[in-house]
Amino acid sequence: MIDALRVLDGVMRLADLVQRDMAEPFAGTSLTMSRAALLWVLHSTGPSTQQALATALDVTPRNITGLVDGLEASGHVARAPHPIDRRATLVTLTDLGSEVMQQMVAQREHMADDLVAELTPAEREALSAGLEKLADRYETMLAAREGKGSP
Amino acid sequence: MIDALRVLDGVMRLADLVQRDMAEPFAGTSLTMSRAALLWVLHSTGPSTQQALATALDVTPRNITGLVDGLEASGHVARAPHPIDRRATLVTLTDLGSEVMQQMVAQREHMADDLVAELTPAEREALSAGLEKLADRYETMLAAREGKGSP
DNA sequence: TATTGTTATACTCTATAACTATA
DNA sequence: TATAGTTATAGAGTATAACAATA
Repeated sequence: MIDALRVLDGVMRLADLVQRDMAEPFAGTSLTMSRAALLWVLHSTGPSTQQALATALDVTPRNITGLVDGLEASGHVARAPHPIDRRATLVTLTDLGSEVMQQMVAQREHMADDLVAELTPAEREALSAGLEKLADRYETMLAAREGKGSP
Repeated sequence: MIDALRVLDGVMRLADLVQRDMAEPFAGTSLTMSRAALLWVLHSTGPSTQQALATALDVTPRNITGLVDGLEASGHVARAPHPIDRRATLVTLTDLGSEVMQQMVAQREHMADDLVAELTPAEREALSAGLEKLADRYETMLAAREGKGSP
């Protein structure tokens, strides 16, 4: 099944490129990939408790404390008291944080256009569908493994 | 260009899955992703100097020192004197290291088969070709950015 | 003089465990 | 009693800079 390995190689190579692509833009900035991921969640879902962030990013609450500390120091987010639960804190994007996120969204769109610039509409359609199928299958496999590995 | 974003989303999602897929199997082991990546280079290219490893993995020589220290302690690799250059050390896979790599290769093949199990040969072909095109394009974009960003 | 690997130092991400304040 | 966040502690990955041995 040489076919299969060729597909997997393509996926791996692409995954590697994506990773390097996402790490680079922040070089020199105070933004790291983990912190940018947190900003992305805030941008997508709005002000969130640290618990919610921990769940969304699949890390421990302690880890969120550190990330929010960093982002607060750099002025990208602010901590506010939760309106009804005095144990919790609401993390919100500051103006700077919102600006940065808008830039990231724009850059992402630009990147997406660039990426498929040389593909015909039919090719894009086929690729989109194929990627989706592959990701669905992959997700199923990972879920099955988790259920088996650590029940 | 909603098309473009759909393709990029598929790529991102897949990249994320790959990352989680690669991180999980080592949980509980002394093998981490970075160390496994080093083993992979050794398996692919044979005994290497630490300089060569640093270049292959795109990290600093200092970083390699740490990774090799860990892998030496866990018995996966061994340091040997370089036959002609007495400054350098040759890092080689031990028997244990080779065994682990053979398991990883087998597991990877199995995974690849699973991943494309529900695709027709034509779909596989289309997907392989599309992924390759996308990765090539991506690589070109990253190279262009590097040339412009930090000359 | 240039290269190979190491020690020294520092920062980020990550985790577990114990603790405080609130529900 | 359970939950939200923090302090304490620890390990891995990563980087820069200075240094020793060798080329």
